[in-house]
Amino acid sequence: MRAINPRDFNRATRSTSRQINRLILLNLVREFQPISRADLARRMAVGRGMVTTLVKELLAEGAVYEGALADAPRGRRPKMLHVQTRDRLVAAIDIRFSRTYVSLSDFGGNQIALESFGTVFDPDQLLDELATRVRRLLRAHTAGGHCEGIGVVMPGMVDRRSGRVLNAPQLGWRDVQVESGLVERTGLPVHIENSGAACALAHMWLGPGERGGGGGSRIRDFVYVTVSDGVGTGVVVNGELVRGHGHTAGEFGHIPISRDGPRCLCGAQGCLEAHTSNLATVARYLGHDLSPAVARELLQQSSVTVDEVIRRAGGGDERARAALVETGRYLGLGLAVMVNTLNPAQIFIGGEITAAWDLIEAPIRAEIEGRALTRQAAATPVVPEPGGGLPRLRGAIALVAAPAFAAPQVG
Amino acid sequence: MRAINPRDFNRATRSTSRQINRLILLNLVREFQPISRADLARRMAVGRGMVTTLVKELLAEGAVYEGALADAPRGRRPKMLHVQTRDRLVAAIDIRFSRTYVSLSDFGGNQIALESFGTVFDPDQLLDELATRVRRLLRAHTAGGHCEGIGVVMPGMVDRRSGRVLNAPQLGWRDVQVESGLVERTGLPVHIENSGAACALAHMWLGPGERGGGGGSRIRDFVYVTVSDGVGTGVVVNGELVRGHGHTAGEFGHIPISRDGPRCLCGAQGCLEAHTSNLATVARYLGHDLSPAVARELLQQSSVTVDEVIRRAGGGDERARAALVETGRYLGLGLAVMVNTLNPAQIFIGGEITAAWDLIEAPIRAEIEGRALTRQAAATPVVPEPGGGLPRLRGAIALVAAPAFAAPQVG
DNA sequence: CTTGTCTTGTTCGTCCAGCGAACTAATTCC
DNA sequence: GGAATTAGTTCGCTGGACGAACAAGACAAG
Repeated sequence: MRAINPRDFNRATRSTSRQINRLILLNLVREFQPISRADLARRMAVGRGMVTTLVKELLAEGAVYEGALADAPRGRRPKMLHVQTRDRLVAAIDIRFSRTYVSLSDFGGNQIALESFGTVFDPDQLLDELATRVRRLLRAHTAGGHCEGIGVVMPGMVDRRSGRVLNAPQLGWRDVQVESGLVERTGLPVHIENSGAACALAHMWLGPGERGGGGGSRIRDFVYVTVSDGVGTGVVVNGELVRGHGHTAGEFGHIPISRDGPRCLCGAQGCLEAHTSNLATVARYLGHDLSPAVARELLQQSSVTVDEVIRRAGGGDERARAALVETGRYLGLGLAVMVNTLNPAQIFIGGEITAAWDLIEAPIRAEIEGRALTRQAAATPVVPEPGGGLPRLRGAIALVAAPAFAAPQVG
Repeated sequence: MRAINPRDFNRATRSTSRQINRLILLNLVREFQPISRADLARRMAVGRGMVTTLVKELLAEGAVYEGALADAPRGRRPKMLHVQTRDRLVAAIDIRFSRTYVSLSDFGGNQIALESFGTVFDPDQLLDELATRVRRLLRAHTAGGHCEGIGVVMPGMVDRRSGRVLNAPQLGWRDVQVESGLVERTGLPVHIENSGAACALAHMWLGPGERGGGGGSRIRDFVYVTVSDGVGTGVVVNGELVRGHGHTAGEFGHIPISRDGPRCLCGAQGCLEAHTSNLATVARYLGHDLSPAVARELLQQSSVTVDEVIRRAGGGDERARAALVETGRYLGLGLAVMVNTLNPAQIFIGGEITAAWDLIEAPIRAEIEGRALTRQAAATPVVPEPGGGLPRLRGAIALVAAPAFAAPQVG
């Protein structure tokens, strides 16, 4: 139940109904492709006549295409419809602390090309580099179709409306105009988003895991948690991404887990991130206190990584096992907060730590079950995401592809 | 950006545009009343002809009424329009541990009658009592207009779609059908909701504070926190109430603040509620540990209440002051979680503790500022709500009144 | 008092788009 | 080959947005 803002609303015009129904039709094709006009009419509960005209429009725009005739037990064979994904390209960019990834994909999330390079910290230089690489990729694969836009995923806080990076501590960026900078250099529409939020968007619009094509998740409330150098989260509530008033929502990484815990890079004490990030796990294994100084040192000269800790735990190193279990316990506390405050249908976990799922699952579940308020909440599924497939790049694709399928806002 | 669910969507029909525009018009009248047809046409950017027909329909339904002619510097004097609030009544019910309140109000939130009685814990008996009281109130004030429905606010978890109380520990209720029980007894439409959520709804739809009539809050992201026997929260994100997958969202009262803190009534340790509820404050003042046993004792034989602690603090009792400041500090930790995870535009605080605002404001702000990730988030306004005006009853009214003004969901 | 001007509110013709019925096309079963 | 069945198109009808013309007040200038 949304309130209508009397100072900024969307009135219905003559063509509003058409827009709505065309989008519904497009989404039906996306979900059930290949599908015939007659089936669409049945699913929409309209006459076949209307479907004919709607499809004619979508065909003219290149949003869908007609495939082969399907077999039918009786009667005329239907001509199947598909959404046009191959001809519509997306340049996806994932900027991380160490490396930056650039991929070219189609609207269905299928990767066509992927390259990466060491991240340059000067914004102008980085944007130049990105623009050249995107142009080069497009020239090389321009036969594949037309590029609909660039999706950029950033580690940090992003005001997606103005296209600015508000604060990206890992890169040392503050108030950097990324969107218009890339628009000027490439002439393509640019969408920019925080990485946690983008991973959640990928889930919503492209669905979990690897499979290309089809539809996203039908879950209306979920949280996506990445445990990596930091702890990032993307939150979807009522079927919409939570961005917050100042675009800094979803920072579950910095909720207080203990009042006098280890000091966090953000300056506070006892943050979830300070207890559960890869660095925290490594520090715990090494017996260090996780002070910001230690953290920076670990980041730079990474003699022991989490992957290494997980490997040693698998090899029977009891101290490694204990460190990981402890991380699981604290992570469970953090997830319990999500369960009680947002009551999501599911929680997805990504990051290197998922390789130790057999060790951390039990403590995670125990903490959630000890703190959830209903049996249903206690049973909230926590599912690890396979590390491959680059979920952040998928998020960048979703940034560009989603608007073409999103429900219009009326009222 | 909402995704269209291909298995459950709202198609546009012939009358969809009309529905949308009628609702927008109604909301414009609600916001800017008294307002003329010509003004409405300008605000909606449509011809006056369309406004004429839309208003004719709303007049016929009794949703708006024509008031006096207004003065105009030049030209024909406009006939002003108002939303019909006086003739449309709402029975609002607030069920609490100690007492149950029943009020009769109009659609604008103006109270016509209010009564209360000691809460009966047997569901059937309570529903009988409520039905008789509602019927009696309606007979006495039936001249005022037609009753549009009953809004019920409960301390506990509520599945508003099925109308059941899932779990109300204070009343000892589990899986109780309240809605259909009241519908059978009164023949009126019944809406039921958790009390924290309802307070947030009241803010959204009736606006803060006392004033009747007009519109709600324009804030799209906020949290409403009540600190009382327990700690309840209502969360609004993207302009919509957060209910969660199993209707148990918004339970910030049970986020872990410390891993080895006092035991909470919910069974876990170190919950926000266990640190900051009225009972926790009293127990802290008395030097007790807040075990469930102590809590029950304090609830029943309330020799010292929070109000008393606040009074003594005002009178110079240093231990009382310290206990309240400590409550403020823990409360600040809890609010910091909300700031970092939801990034609300504002946080509203209700409950008895607001009487000690001068003592608790500083520690609350300090904790938030120490943990917020941006300067804007650190400055998130935390505003105490005046205890009077019965915010929960206003929430019950909003439950009934809001659907008449809510934006339709399309796509 | 009349006329002109300006604003409000209504009426009416036009056209877009949903909706149903009739019609054509293609295929299987008898 | 014809009946039955399903897919897809065409066409007339009607609700509703949209714009223009028109009636109803109100004030000011002459």
